[in-house]
Amino acid sequence: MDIKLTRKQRERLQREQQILDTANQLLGSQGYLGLTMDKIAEEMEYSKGTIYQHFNCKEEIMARLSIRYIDNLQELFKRALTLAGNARERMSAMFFVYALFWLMRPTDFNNTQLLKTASLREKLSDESRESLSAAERQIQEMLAKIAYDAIEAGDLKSTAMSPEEIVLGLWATTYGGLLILTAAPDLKVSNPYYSLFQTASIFLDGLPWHPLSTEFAYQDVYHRVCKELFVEEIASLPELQQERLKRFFELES
Amino acid sequence: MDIKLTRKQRERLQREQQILDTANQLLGSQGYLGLTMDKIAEEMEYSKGTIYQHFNCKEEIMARLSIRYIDNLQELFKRALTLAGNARERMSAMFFVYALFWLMRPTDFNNTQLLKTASLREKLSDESRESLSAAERQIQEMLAKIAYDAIEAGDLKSTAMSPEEIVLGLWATTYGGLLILTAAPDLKVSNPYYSLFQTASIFLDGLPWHPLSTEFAYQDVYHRVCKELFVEEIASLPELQQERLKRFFELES
DNA sequence: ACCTGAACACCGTTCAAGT
DNA sequence: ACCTGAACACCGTTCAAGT
Repeated sequence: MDIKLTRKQRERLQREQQILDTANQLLGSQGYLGLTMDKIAEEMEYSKGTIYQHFNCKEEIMARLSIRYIDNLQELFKRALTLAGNARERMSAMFFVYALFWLMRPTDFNNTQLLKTASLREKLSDESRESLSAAERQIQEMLAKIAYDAIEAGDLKSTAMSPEEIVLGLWATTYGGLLILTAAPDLKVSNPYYSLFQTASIFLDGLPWHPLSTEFAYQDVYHRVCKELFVEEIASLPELQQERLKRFFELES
Repeated sequence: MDIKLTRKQRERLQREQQILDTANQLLGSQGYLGLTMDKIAEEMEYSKGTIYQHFNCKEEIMARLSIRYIDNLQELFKRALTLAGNARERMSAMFFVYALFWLMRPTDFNNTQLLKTASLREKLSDESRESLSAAERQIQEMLAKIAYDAIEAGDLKSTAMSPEEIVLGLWATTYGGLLILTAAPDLKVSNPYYSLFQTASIFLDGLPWHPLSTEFAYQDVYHRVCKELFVEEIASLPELQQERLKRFFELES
């Protein structure tokens, strides 16, 4: 894959990255409504026209950022896949990764959320839309693989729902839950985030996906994921977010 | 509550409604990015300044529309509450209502989705934000009541999750699922919408909330809700949407 | 061939001037 | 007291003119 690039081409790619970084920074500090082509251009000390040679519109920049985000999430998922244990433990580890990544990259999460709305999505090229859903489809397939492993191991019967459907259900629960809770954090629930992951877990019990949560201490897998796989990521989280993560999964120590 | 209003006050209220109706229509035909103060003013044959006497910004208009939408949803939920049957049947009826309403008011669903994003939400007054989450909290409490009924009837033990937590989980699953599916309708699942409601149902089995889906034909409750409570609403749905609704719940006839 | 920045057609928002 | 519409400070997007 190491095609020889001309200096011009390298410079072009580099500037593209610079646009993305600048936009991401702006998105973080000023939000979607604060992201403007003017500000990107000014920050980079280029003219607006130059930015339009890389991206057709503001939303295309956001789409590229979102794809980068989803790809990075996939990498973390992939790492969690190496964890020893039964299939359901590995699936539980995925919840943890999802929550961790949400805390790590709040701006990108918001950005991705915005791109799911019809109005912004309409502005994207067919190509960008396709890349976006392809990135998510890859994750779905990767996670579905875990459920296939469970079927093979005899822990799960494929009667009620297919692996892909199970993944859709889990994803819907955690994604929808995070959205609801960020917008309405005052629901009458003591630890709403924890109850989200419990919903997912009880759903798996209902399938049933063995060993059930009543037969197995899944709490342990969260500890292991913490200590064995994402030490660095967790350490670089702001203090407050570290506390939240622990509370989500009711981790001690 | 019938306070005597002056003609001026009535006219003011009427114009406010007119602004909301015009905005809603614009939102439906042109989406969020197509909704502008100019267009609203032009359509109503008033000046832009007049609109700012009613609403402080564009997002405030959207917030009012969203509250109206959530209130209307609550009315439908309330009607479904009158259905005869056990508590879990009533909760199942709620899924149906949620899906029905999603098909009935796609524009308002999108609008509400947009207002859950941080950037737009920031522009709202504290008051509007509070009204928005109060409306959702009311629904949560109303649905939680069903789970309390189940506990009282001995169908559900309140050990693993509280009624409020159960409602949060169900809501997260259906809401998140609808968002994912509208943005990425090409997932490798034959009937993704149906599998969403199945996820919710299997979660209830996992609790366990009796009678389980393996012991009871919940399919029947969807038919009853259709025929007894929402005949008019379903009839006024476009043909295509009627078909979708049937497919969601795998209804025949 | 690539970059610029002026220009255009809109935005949201404000407010002095009218009725 | 209420409404207007001009004015302002930005937007996204385009493109003729430069280098």
